[in-house]
Amino acid sequence: MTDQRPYAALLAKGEDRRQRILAVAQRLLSRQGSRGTTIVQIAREAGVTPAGLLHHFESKEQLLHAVLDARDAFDEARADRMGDIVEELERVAERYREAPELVGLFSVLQMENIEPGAPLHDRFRTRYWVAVETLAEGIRRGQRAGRYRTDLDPTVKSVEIVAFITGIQTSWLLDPSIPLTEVFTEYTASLTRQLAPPSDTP
Amino acid sequence: MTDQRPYAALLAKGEDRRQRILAVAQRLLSRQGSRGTTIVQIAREAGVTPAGLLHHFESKEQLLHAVLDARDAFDEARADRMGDIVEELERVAERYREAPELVGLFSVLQMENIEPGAPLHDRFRTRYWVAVETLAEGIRRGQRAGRYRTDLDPTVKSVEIVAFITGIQTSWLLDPSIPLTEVFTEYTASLTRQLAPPSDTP
DNA sequence: ACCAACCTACCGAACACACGCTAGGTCGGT
DNA sequence: ACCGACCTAGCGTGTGTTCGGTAGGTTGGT
Repeated sequence: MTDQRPYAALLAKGEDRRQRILAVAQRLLSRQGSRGTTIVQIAREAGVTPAGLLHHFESKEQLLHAVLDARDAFDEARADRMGDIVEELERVAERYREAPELVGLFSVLQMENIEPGAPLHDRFRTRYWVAVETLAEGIRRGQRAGRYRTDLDPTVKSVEIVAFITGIQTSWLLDPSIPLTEVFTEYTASLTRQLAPPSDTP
Repeated sequence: MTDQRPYAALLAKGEDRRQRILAVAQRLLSRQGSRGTTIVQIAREAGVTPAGLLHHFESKEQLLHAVLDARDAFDEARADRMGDIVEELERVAERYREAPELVGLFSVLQMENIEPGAPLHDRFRTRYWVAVETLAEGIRRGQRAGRYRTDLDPTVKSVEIVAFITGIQTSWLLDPSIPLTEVFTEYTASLTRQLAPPSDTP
């Protein structure tokens, strides 16, 4: 467990501070966006000066990428053990309340980078299609297994589902008092009805 | 038709320029948001200097409100003659392509004002609930008329629909090549199936 | 055990720049 | 003469970033 690199203790301390900055940055960025958050603000809440922050991240944009990379890694780790998409969808609502500070990050930053040519535009666009394709593949799997009906386009349905999730996130961020669980159960229930093969209608 | 006010021609010219600024501002704001758009940029594209712009709008924030007011008035005029909500929903997709520059405005600015305490937070939150309530009232009307089944909560369903519209807007802004019409027809079709009373299943 | 060389973490001060906005003025129509 | 439309010039502030420096832990040689 002991680190054998040179200057191990020093580097460990730096890494610790680095993680703290990352955490603060994530929290602030997910509410105020990139343009609404200053390096000064992040540095202050992390207990460092702006110059100290830039010792760990060479620029604001690079810090932004680092935050997104951390989240991407976190999500990927969970995406591997994905089961039935409908069951998965039902669990999304829980995660909102368990970790509210994680929720807005992508939605907020994505909105700031809608314009083609925006610094993170391409990153978010490919991320979007990865999400859609992952979902579509889940549907196709269900279709091949005979659990889902085959007369609907997986991609089209996936675009719809991603849109719903994005939208409900925005709504919830704007006003956390919306009936989140009810809406989710309603939607997943209607999804199940649509996906179920027409054979079993007693 | 002729204006009898004093300085009529002058005022008309000013009003003209004012409208042009408003149009440019709307276009830019709907892609880059408020923080991503400077009055210098708006002024330049409208053919005025920043000072000239501030002659018509006393501050950047006031210009923002003016843009939003204009759009609100436009939307209200259309909301009055609203018919069946499903039919209405089908027409949304057309409007995206007819007037793409109108689309992102609210979504983008809303995202910038998610944080409670943001300058336009309250405005967007009440606007959100107005949208939900309008939709819910449309559902209730259909229920009373016997066209819709009565065993689903109008508010819950409305929150879902608003989420879908918000999300599909975001998706379309990020990548206009998504199968917009297909997704819309799919969703509205599934809505009709859900709303239809269980009597007619031949 | 000691020491010089080295490295990492971090700060204080300053820089260049862009932003929103103001003050004062010019021009032309009424 | 008056008024509205507009411009030029500039001010104050906040931003991201750079530069030079300090403190102190770490290393390898003697």
